[in-house]
Amino acid sequence: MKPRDRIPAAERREQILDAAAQVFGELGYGGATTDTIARAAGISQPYVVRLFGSKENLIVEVIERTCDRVMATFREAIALEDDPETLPRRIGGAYIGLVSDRGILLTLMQAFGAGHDPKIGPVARIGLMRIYDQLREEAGFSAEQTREFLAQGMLINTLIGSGLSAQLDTDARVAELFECTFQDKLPLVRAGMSLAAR
Amino acid sequence: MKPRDRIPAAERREQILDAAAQVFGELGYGGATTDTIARAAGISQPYVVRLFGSKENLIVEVIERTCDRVMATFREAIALEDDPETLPRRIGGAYIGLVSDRGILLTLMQAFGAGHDPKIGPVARIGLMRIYDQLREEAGFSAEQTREFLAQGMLINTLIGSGLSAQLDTDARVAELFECTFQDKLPLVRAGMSLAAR
DNA sequence: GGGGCTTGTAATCATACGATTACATCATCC
DNA sequence: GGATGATGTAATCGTATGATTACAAGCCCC
Repeated sequence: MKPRDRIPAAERREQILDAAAQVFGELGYGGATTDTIARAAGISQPYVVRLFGSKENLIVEVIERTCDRVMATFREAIALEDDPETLPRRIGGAYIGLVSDRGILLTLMQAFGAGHDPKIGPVARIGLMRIYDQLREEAGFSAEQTREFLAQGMLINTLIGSGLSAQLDTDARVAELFECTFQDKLPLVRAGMSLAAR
Repeated sequence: MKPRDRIPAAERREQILDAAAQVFGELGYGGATTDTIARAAGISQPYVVRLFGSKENLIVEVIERTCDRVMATFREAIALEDDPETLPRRIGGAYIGLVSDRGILLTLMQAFGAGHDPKIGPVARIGLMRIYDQLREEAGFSAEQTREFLAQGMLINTLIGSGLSAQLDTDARVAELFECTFQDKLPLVRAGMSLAAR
């Protein structure tokens, strides 16, 4: 037995939540195991279960935290912008910036795909509508602007989640789709891609 | 033992593929079990495994068939349309028409979210790009039109997959988002909703 | 310096699930 | 009419996995 450095539980929870976002994003709720998450966080499997009670509780917290982070990112972009004309592009760029943390977008995608689950579904729905509200009210988007924005976000999630970015340099159609979708933010995607290849 | 009516294997495979699309769509790859699929198809679990070799093979076939169906639907819409002006709306309407079979859209979503998987990922990517090609070439969409169309499709998948449609009549914000997204096709969503409530 | 709280692991359990095997039933051909 | 192949199930196996338990080791306060 080699007990790791002892760390306050609150901090350890944060580490686990970070690791879990990655793992849930990659493997989905069913595919991810508490042991995989534990290894990614550098601790033992039972400790993960003890700190969160259950795998289900864990992903609920992961989803809530993910939504919080997305909203915080948007809030920043809204705050430092005063021209309502360019605000959509600014917030969109902020969202694309989140690809650098693969876990965030992929976790969102998995969450929305688990709408059937009695525990996960409600959390995902509340998170999505909280983001919708923020765009409508804080950002001042119209309903149509918000729909357009969310649609673009879901496409981004799909492109990243499907792993197509790996074919960015070998498939011209993929390149076309990505250039059209990410435009000047495309370098961010490439950066996130090489980062994820570890 | 109560052997069901004996049915040719080819036909039984179709039944299983239909059932599997529903179950995989609802529960995801990890959450779905071969037994659940078997029960949905009205047969025993071992027979599912025998007819497809493995759960992994099964979902691969489900994804391929789902993409085929989407493309066939689009092809129909393209064929009976001669005005390139209204073609995007026509194809979009055709896609929304697919919500009546919940399994199709949800399976697509699960497939794209499993891009990491060494077996499922490639199939999902090929399917997505086949659809992209069809829109670009057969439908004659520009890259930008195609991006817009796919984004809208992914939003639709998300809205249906997250289960938000159940709150259509109780949450004004949800109603706003759905009206903006589906417009005159909204009744189709309601119909699909009540259909899924069984 | 020791009692008690916190942080952590090893060992183990119970179960769910995909897969395999062996067997049953029916149709068809000769 | 019985051999053969196709269609199907019951029983079972091996393993992965979430959870539980028991225990170890540091920290802190008095």
